[in-house]
Amino acid sequence: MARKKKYIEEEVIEKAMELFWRNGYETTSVRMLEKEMGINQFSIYSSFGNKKGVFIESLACYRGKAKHEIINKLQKSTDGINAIKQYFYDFIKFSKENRLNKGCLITNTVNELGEKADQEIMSEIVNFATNVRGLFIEKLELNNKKNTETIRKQANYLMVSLQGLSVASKMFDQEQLDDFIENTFESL
Amino acid sequence: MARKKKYIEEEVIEKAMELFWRNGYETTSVRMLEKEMGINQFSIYSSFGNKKGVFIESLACYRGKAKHEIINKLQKSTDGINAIKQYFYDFIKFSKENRLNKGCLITNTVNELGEKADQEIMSEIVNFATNVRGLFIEKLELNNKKNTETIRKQANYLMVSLQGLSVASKMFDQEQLDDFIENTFESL
DNA sequence: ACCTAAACTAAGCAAGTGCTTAGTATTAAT
DNA sequence: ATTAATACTAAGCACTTGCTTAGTTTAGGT
Repeated sequence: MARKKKYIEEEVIEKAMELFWRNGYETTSVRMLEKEMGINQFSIYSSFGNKKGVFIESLACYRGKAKHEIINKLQKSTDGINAIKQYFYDFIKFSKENRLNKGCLITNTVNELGEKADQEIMSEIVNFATNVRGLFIEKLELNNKKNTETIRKQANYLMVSLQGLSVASKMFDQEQLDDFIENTFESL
Repeated sequence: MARKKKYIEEEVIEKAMELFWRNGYETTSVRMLEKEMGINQFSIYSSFGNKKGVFIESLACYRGKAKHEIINKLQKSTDGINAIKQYFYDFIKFSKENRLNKGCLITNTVNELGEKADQEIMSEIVNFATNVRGLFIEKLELNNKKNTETIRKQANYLMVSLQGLSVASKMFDQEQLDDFIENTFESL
């Protein structure tokens, strides 16, 4: 009865996500999204409601991409703390695009919107962070008989460290990042 | 011969800085600056040239404020690594405004503008970072006979950690931040 | 072939962006 | 009191913002 869409929502969202990842939320305009996604504003609004809708889908897309490219590997590994360390190195590669580090989209968003972030956005962020922290805890439990309290603290430590790595990767060179990662895991 | 200014540039810049600190660069409009600084756009442009000019002066103002409120204390301290640890705790207080953590203006800027930041802005950032790293090195040298290479690595480690703290302070609670700081200094 | 529901195009909306400028007020030296 | 240099006010510039809408095209069920 009705005409078919000329685009696949998952495909155009991936392109939107890349744009948000490079530019941030506020600095990315709907006109830029139009060009990058290759569809008209009408299509954007009819598929995703508004700019925030596009962003929320982009966050979900980022979660999927991160899961596929680096998180699944962490999940599968039985190498304990070393698996987490490897995840840190994997993250740097993951966030790099032609020698430009884009950081982590989630961290970028926290830093840009902070506590004034909309509730739906916030829930995506918390969702993502909880997932990663859970895996860190899982891997920390593999190594030795640390008590739950120590593991909890170390997981918090690693979460903050990862955010530092995200920001720092935008300015620091590889050597400095290596220094950071090596030192981070020295005490664990 | 000529009329006097009704405002003091240092005073209005401090207000601009607070706004940029809360909102970021791009999201802060000249109209918002007008209101916050309490002067007309004409005055803003005649005193600082353009929006970027206001921002650069704001960065300098931030540097001064940070120096006065937390960096000088670090500089004076002879407590080695503990002085740096105290600096981390001081930073959290420094960045807090009515229970809202604004992070570090420098880190916020790096995260927002990344490598595409204008050269003058970049130079303020590098200037600031170099200063802090220098102090970290100074304090690390106090403690024990570490070789230069180790100290350099540890300074890099601390610089990235501090950026993590800046971002994380926007979302994490005090307990998690404490876990992070305590763990950070455990290996040093 | 006709109809209808949805997808498209492109123009347009009010409001906001960084910045400028014409006109007026204030200062201090003459 | 006149002059000239600067500071101020407020209106306005062209452009961009997120979003809408009128008009057209495309699809499948009848």
